Amino acid sequence: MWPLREVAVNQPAPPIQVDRNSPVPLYFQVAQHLEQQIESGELATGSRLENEIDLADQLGLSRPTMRRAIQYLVDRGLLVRKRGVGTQVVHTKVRRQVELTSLYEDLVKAGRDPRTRVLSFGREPAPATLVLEFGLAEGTEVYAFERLRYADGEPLALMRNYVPSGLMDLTPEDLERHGLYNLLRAAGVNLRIARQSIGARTATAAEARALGETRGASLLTMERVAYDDHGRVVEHGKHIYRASRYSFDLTLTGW
Amino acid sequence: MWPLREVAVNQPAPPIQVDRNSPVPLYFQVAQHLEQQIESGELATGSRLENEIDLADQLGLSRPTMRRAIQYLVDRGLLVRKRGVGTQVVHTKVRRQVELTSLYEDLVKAGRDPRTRVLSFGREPAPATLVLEFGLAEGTEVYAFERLRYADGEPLALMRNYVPSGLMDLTPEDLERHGLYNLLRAAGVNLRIARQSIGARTATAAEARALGETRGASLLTMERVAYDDHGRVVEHGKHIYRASRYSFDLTLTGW
DNA sequence: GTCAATAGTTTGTCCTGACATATTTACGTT
DNA sequence: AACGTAAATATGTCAGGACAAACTATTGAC
Repeated sequence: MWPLREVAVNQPAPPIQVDRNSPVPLYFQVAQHLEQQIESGELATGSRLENEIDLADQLGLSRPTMRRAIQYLVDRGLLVRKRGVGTQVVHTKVRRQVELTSLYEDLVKAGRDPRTRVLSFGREPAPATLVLEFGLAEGTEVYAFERLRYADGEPLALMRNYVPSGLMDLTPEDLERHGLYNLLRAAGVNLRIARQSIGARTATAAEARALGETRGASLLTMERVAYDDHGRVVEHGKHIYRASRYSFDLTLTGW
Repeated sequence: MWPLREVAVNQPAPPIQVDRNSPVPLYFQVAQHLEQQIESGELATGSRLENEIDLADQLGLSRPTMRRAIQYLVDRGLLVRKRGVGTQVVHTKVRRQVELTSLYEDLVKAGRDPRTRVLSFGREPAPATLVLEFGLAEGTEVYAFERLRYADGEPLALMRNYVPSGLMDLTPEDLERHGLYNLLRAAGVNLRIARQSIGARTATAAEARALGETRGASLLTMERVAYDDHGRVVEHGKHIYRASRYSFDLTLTGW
């Protein structure tokens, strides 16, 4: 299971060079180089790295700096370490992080030509459920809006959202042109964490009509609250998706 | 947004004590103490910590150790740091990590009295889809089994799974008594990452009968592949849940 | 030949010390 | 009074060294 020594160790000296005058931290330069070598296959899947001390010597760095570079890649799941044994490149299949993105960005990435129609838009006091369930300050004014999201010209999702109006200025035009999360980021909001609940139910007549489904079709439902890095509620959404055209893909990591 | 200094700084000396004879690393002891103080409200939401150097002095630790303790909590989202400013406790609502758990554990935690009935169990060569889609080595023998999961005496989910037989010994009795992920962990498998796809569809007649739903009811579907820390495929599952009784709750973190 | 003790390798933890950089606060000049 | 500059403050990065603990492989005893 753990490869033999002679077989596993790669090139005697990985040709990494660090630039001490760069503003980029040394540990990060090393981490990037290593990541690139892993990604390019230069450091093969399953192969063992040389030990920290030798690597540090070869690059003219201290061991703590080398360790930090390696730790960074361990945290991102590219390397595995075992005390008394060594550091090994993880199988390629096990990459990628959990990301906090929105439907709009996902669709753009997938080249699915997203369009948005704003069905309703307004400002109002935050509804009681938001205050009670998610700890929004009482009396906060929020934008409330409803959007229909299309992909490749076909309706895909019906989205109802609340956003505290103190965070940013928002217009229906903004929402037609950009994804909500991009707008939040552009306003300087640092999304840090979001709680989602994903379920399913059958469509009501009105929902079926809006989404172009038949009555009684299965829908994916998603309710989400997002917080910024100070713990303020930044967004609340209740979305429904056509199950025939959408599914949630996610990557979970455990210790 | 960032609280004033005089207001924010808490007790002059948090009464933390570390045990240098404990096998638990010092940085971890400190992190746990701090976490407990935050959880108990002793360190209030939004309050600022003293600076690293003073804290280290007060505990008789070096700055790197203190930093590591703080960094641990920053990574877990309990603290926020800003260079030149300080370290602040994040709002209470923004806790909790993504966890790699199984339905069984979740139900136990919720006190829902989980039961499992094994509908079928066998060993067979890995099906072609597993080899092609998820990179399982060709010719691998796998356990293939089907389980019906009950909560509080009511059927909740129908689960079809594959597990490479080389990983562990598995019997239907094991599966009736424990969750799959607990069994894997007990066999020394380190779950590291899982890819899930969550969708919805209407129940077939057979599925509806097994789950006690009416025909045409909405079901939540989940397909998952889990990998261990060496990148080996450890488990594949295709599950269906009664949408009327189950939803996926998840927490996403972004940078 | 088998098993237990031992030596060697590698990562884990912790220390002291130094300088860099971002941010806020205070001061002094205009 | 307003503005730009400097000082104070806090975290970020890096070095070099020491010892501990886990794991592997070898050696030695029976």
